[in-house]
Amino acid sequence: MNDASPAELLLGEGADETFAALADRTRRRILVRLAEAPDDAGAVARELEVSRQAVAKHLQVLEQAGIVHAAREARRRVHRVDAARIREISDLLGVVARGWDRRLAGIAAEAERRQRTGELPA
Amino acid sequence: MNDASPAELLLGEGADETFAALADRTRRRILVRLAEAPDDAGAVARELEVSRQAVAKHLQVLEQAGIVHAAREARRRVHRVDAARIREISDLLGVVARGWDRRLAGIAAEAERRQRTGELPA
DNA sequence: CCGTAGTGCAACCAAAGGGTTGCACTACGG
DNA sequence: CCGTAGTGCAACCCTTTGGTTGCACTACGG
Repeated sequence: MNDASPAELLLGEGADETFAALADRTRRRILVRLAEAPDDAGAVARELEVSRQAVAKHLQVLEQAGIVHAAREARRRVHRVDAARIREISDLLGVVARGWDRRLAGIAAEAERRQRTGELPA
Repeated sequence: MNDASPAELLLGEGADETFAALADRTRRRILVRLAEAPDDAGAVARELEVSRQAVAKHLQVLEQAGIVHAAREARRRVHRVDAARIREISDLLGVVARGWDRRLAGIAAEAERRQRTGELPA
């Protein structure tokens, strides 16, 4: 599905938002909590013992990165994790790793060739 | 290989270092550059147009997270990307996504059951 | 044996970011 | 129709951190 280069994947448009969103521990705690059950900011805040506003900010970041989505229900905003998005990120890194595996394999082969021929590295 | 729960994987010991390391754009640029060819801090710095010290700091972070490794060669410290580690992170997120997929499937099934029976959600 | 190209450490700066409190607004539900 | 439980801003604080400059140290290589 995704045949872009590692460089593009890691440096491309949304990469910053994505990785930054995952970088914060509290944000990941919120993620875990929402995975157990979708809920509104206040409820999450009470359970994690952080202020409602802090949670709201984090949810904004996660939403911006497409990792959670919110839907109004009466006067609440209910947030749910987008598991597909998580899988997407996983795949992205998979591509990166595979790309580098190939490159490293090439380098190893080259080194081995030099070993045999006695040629000196650059 | 890895059957830990999503929560453990995202909140466990090394998670902070790992995700934080990947969160910075300059750090990812360094990663891409090192994937092209292992090199010392100075060389990378010149190419990316950042100070050598800045690169050194970033390399320290990446090393701490186990994403790059350094080896002395003469008076240089040559850094190389650990592709296996990247793959590990990818797998980790894969487990998280799968775990949540299962859970979400369960929730969906439950919702659908309630639809059929006309039962009200909690 | 000296210049040079690498390293490591430290101080410092400015921006970003995670957290808080406070307040005004909205809409159910008794 | 009022209390209450949710929301959305905004201001503010403090710590983190990405970046810089500066300097002392080390070890090749002509």
